[in-house]
Amino acid sequence: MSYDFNIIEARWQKYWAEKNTFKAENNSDKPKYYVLDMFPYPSGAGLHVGHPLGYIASDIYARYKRHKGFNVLHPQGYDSFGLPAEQYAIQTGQHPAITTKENIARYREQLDKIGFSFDWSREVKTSDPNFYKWTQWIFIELFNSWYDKDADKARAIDDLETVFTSEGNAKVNAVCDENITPFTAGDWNSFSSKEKQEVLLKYRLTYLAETEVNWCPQLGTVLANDEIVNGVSERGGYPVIRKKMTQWSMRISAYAERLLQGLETIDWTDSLKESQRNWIGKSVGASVTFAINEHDEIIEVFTTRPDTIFGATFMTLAPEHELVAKITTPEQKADVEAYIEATAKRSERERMADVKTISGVFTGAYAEHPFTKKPVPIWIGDYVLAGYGTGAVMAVPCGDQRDYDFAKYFAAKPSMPAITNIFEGVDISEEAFADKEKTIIANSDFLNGLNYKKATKTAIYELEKLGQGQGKTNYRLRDAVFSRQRYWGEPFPVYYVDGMPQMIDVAHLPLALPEVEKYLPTETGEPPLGRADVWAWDAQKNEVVSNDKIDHKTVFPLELNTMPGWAGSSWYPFRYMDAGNDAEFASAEAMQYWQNVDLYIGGNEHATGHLLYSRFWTKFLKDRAYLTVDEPFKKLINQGMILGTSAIVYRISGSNTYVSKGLKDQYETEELRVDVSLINNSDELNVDALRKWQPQFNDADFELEDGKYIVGREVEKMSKRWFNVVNPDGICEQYGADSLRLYEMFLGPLEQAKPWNTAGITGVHSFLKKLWKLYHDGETFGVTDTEPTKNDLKTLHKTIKKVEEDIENFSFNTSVSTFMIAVNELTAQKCTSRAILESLIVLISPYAPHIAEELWCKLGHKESISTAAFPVFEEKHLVESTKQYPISFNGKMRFTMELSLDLSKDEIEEAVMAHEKTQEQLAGREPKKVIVVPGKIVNVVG
RNA sequence: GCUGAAGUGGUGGAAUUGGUAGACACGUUGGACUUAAAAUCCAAUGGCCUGUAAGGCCGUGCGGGUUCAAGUCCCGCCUUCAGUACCA
Repeated sequence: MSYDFNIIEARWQKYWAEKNTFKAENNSDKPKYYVLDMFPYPSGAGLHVGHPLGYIASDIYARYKRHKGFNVLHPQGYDSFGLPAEQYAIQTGQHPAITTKENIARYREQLDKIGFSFDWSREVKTSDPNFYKWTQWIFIELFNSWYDKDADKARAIDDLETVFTSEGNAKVNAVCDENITPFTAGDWNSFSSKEKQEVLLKYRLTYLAETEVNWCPQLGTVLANDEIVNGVSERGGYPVIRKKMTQWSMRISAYAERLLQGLETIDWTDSLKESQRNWIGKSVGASVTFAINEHDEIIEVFTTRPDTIFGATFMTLAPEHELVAKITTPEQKADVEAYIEATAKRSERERMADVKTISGVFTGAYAEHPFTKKPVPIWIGDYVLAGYGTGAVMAVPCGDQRDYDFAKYFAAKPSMPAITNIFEGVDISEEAFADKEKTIIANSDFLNGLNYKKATKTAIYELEKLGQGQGKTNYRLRDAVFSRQRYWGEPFPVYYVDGMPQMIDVAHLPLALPEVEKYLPTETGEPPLGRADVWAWDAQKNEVVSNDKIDHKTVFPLELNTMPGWAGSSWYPFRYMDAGNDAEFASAEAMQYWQNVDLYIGGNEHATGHLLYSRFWTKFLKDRAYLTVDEPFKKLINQGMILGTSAIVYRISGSNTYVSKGLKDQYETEELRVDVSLINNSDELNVDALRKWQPQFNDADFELEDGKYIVGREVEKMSKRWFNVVNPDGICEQYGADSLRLYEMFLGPLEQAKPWNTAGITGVHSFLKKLWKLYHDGETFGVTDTEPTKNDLKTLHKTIKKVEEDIENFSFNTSVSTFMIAVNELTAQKCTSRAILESLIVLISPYAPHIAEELWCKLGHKESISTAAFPVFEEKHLVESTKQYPISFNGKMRFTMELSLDLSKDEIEEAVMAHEKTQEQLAGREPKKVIVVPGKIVNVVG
């Protein structure tokens, strides 16, 4: 009876689906365990072999935890809003919902073939109105909240209104807009409704603001910072420019400190935590204000080095700084304007690429040093960024290399003072001295002789006395822009009365996407929803009505933007806990039971996007008492990317002749990538197949070496455009899903990037065949009730121990080897014992579930193997009466001695010395001592 | 520049965390079975030295060090990959 994996796999996949084998219950006597994959975006290209890597790993873990007696939640769904479906809609006119539905069907079919133990009854799709209803609901909750710094949490906006009504905003300590004007209770009560709304909007956790955004003209939308790579859009690689627009923003900055602190409580890799720390970018220092001579204005700067304030010889403002125009003197006006114009012309990208060139110009104005009262010239320079801190710095050339370079560059100008050295015993003739730890301040009045720490404290104290500064912590993390000028996203549950945003009552959600004729922006530049005929809100009937009914009395215009891709993915883990719930995003009981995700597996491209935003929303929902957990993902593992191995042919320039790799250096050639399926395992190209593959190769000539055409290989990201995509379906057909699962794990450590190479799959495939043979005696099932031998038990328990350790450490690659060794040993030992083989197949079942179910069934079990308990490791089967001890002299001579295990340290020493060979080896030497490490190693020092 | 990860045979990768480096697999070579191929099975496979065997020497990016003992620990370099960047 041969191993017919196609029949076996189809049988058990059908069985699991029909019996709902992996359906998780929301209550159980068993302990809970929640294993989650980052849900995929269902793209038109389908799955390639890289996608399932993480899913296989999490599936192994989920199946293992079930064997270990846990109630496991292991769901899957789709992040189904997004750009590709919309772009496809723009090109073809097909509604993105249809595209998405087709893609999801294809994904599901591919996923099912790999035999995952997903609980599909909990499937979610972010583009499903029953799902995005709750995304809209969370948006409304954010709108109805403000951040109370005193309580250090988000609170209901109603609380804030109550405070305003009774005492104004003087005592309110909130995270809000910078430019809030103080008002009393009396002021508040006399405000018009619109004025009140305007004030409240500045406090809300999601707010409308005129913000400078990253606008991508080609994509016709704004992008978040993490959607831009090297100054161009992550998707498509189009240029991005800065533009002012009124947009919804999320006040994630309110959570900066908690997002930072929370990292200490979760089990993520150091590199990922570090990325988030950098992104949040906390820096502790002081804010200092400088008075400007002959002006009423003041300049506020942020510095991490208030201790160096006596070294501040000039100030630099960003060219975009609002004071530049006001303070520039008439003599300098022409220079300054020319400079600003020149910097504005340079794109963000050019500015980033070119950090070496120093440029700047003097404004003609002077500020007053807070302590020395000396005039400090004010310059502008593009090394100061408008977007960070206050867009102005006090320049301390002796302590900061950029200030130093700037000062040196302009040293010849009379308006650039000489560099003052405020460090004791330090030479600054070549470069600035930035080492805080070694700093002793000099030349600085009351700070002389102090170290960095003390000087900082003293400087802040003195600044506070003057009313010109205070300690301040600055974060790089900016509020997140939440509007997209797109069709295929969640509509905002927002309509506008007199220009002020109003939330649609929760009872009338979801606000579903309207139909549009085209998916492009309107001729007037409005987002695609501007094309919808039925897109107005009747506030009396609480329903969507036709645009021509807008009367601004009872029918109002609806928001035209949609939410960004990260909206739905920021909270979906909680929806799985109670996916069908119509009344709440998930019931309190379900969330109380499942808490948060115990293990989250996905790619590391979401380090600063999805993983930060979902932590933010989780913390917010906890503040408002909808959740009891503070972090969504307790443990996180980033699986490495599986790379493609592209195949390259070499065309002689200007001809249709292709030369084999070994001959290419004799010609001037161009590289062309061809489909990897045309290449065999020894890099040889199937020339006939290539001719058929694309018309351009129909009548091509090929120059061979040794009768073969050898292609060049290049390891790069798997992508349709490189023709290097390998998809799992073919593998499943040829070798089976169990082979695919084992092989993906066998490729190497989970977290490491690695190229796909189908060649090695025969190894794991023949392992499965051997496994099958182990349970069969020729044509019959060969398991017997014979007693296991000592060796059989040893093999089994060795395997249990190793596999258990491997799974707990996520070293799935090494346990595949362990299985191979076990099967080889048991085959050699001619093991047919039921006791052994039954345990073995449970060990293997998380990795290769189909063959495991089949053999389990043949062993006479009626229930799925997933209900079987994981075999218990027993040390006694590994214990031997003797042990081999390697013995070395000065690390040179080596031999092994077999000694009884129960010998004491002294007895071992004696045995070693008495040993004939030892005497031989030691001949002519006087051993000083024998080192015995009990149970481990014996060393003799001669 | 900074941060993080890594560097082991022809290849992917093991190595109980300081204890016989190269498990397991691919590939290669030889053999068995076949008319043949595929499949399967067996054997060899880090390099070098000695006619063979026995044996020896060298070997974990490079150079030092600690230790009876280093792929593993310490110091100094080199290289690769990933993230990030004028953050005051």
